[in-house]
Amino acid sequence: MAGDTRERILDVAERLFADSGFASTSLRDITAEAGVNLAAVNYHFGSKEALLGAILERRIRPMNDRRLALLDQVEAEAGAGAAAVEQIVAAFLHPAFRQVAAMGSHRRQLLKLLGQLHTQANPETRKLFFRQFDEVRMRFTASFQRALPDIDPDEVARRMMYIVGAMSYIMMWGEQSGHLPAQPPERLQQSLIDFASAGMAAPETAASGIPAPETLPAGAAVAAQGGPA
Amino acid sequence: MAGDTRERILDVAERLFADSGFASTSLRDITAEAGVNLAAVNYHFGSKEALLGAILERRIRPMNDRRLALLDQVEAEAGAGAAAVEQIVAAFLHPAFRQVAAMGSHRRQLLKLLGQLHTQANPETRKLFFRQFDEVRMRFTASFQRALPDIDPDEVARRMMYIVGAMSYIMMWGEQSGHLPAQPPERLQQSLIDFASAGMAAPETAASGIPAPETLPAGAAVAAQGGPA
DNA sequence: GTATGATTGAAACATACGTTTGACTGACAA
DNA sequence: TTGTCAGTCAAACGTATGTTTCAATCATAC
Repeated sequence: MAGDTRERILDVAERLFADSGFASTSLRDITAEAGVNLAAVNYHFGSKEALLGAILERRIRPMNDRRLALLDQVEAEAGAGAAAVEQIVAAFLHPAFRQVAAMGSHRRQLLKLLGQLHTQANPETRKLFFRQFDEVRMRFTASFQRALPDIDPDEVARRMMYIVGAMSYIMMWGEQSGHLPAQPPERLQQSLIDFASAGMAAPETAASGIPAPETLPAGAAVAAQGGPA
Repeated sequence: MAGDTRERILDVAERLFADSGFASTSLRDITAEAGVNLAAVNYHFGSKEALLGAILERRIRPMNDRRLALLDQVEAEAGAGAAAVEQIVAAFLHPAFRQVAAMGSHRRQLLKLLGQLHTQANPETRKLFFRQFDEVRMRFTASFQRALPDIDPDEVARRMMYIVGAMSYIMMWGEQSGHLPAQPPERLQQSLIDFASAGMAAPETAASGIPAPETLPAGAAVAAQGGPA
């Protein structure tokens, strides 16, 4: 039962943090469910915040390493030319789906935790892991820009973020929030690849074409400015 | 100074909840910054949880009402035929951008709060507001399905969620996390409309085309399965 | 067998939290 | 003037929190 306590804490804390949030989950919740002593967390990790760091390190680093490795492979196969947009998208999405699938019933937890990183956790923990993801994001953005020389590079960078957002959202809430039928992971992954690839390669528009607020029906215009609901 | 205290609490709480999370923000933080007495929150709202509910009600209900009104308008203009995908996308996105823009320097706060709703807040508060959003999502999904009769309706529903995810992410982190140049809101909105419309109308793929995990370079395969980082 | 170092255990610590209380204030009506 | 009532205030309540302490336990090496 050597590293057993440490691993049990990591597993339970990962699930509870993801389900209830970092601040709302107490060390007593974690240690009780893990069947370990309360002091074990501070003994093995130093603090609650450091426990969160260890959880993230365990899951996210391998996923991002894998993303970069796949991107290397895709670009190597493309040789001197630019890689296909779909291949780049797939290299980015596949490790995430693989990670989520590997976590079995845990599922969304990894990404729920990531989402919480933005608002919870102190700035140091936050910066630490976003620096790591920024490297991934920038390498993929550069690869997309090579594949799409006719699109404004800034626009490509924005679209990269749209893809990140779509992926995060579907993984967090795909099964739960929507009335969507459960899908095998490969099918969901292909669906997102289709969507993201088409969006990334979409032609740019300059004009607006957005319905002006003034053209709203009268009732809606009233409701839209914050009545007592 | 009648409703003044109540409004000041709402304004400050909205910002602090969004910045630091619901659980991490204490009523003492809020009341101190708002310059009101600690007991004022429980007097005016009943509880901390109810304060969160009031904040969400104030912002989200008008935005969703506006979305539905714009969709009505777009569908009315289309008459018997199906509305254009881009028009439906715009009807969904425009109220959100408008809301965010109207909040001036607050910006992302509304959507940060929404993101937190998923993990923070008790189930009642959560259900209350997701029921409301579900109506919006289902009406837009139905409209998209009419506009895209050749695409599997479930696939359209999934793509609707991708759009929600892309929108949420860019609004939360567009200026901050990315190295993107600051954009005027209309330009960012048009960018997202381009992306979302193309993704929504993308042709479906059945085959896989995803690089198999086994084809990874050796070093990456090792790193991918959770070494000590 | 015994010393050693890592781990676990029960209990306590100090603090921060959401909420409640009860006195007090000021405006307005009778 | 008196009574009423919504609103504010300082203070306290009970509880839950992360962390620390120090004795007990365990495996291992001598």
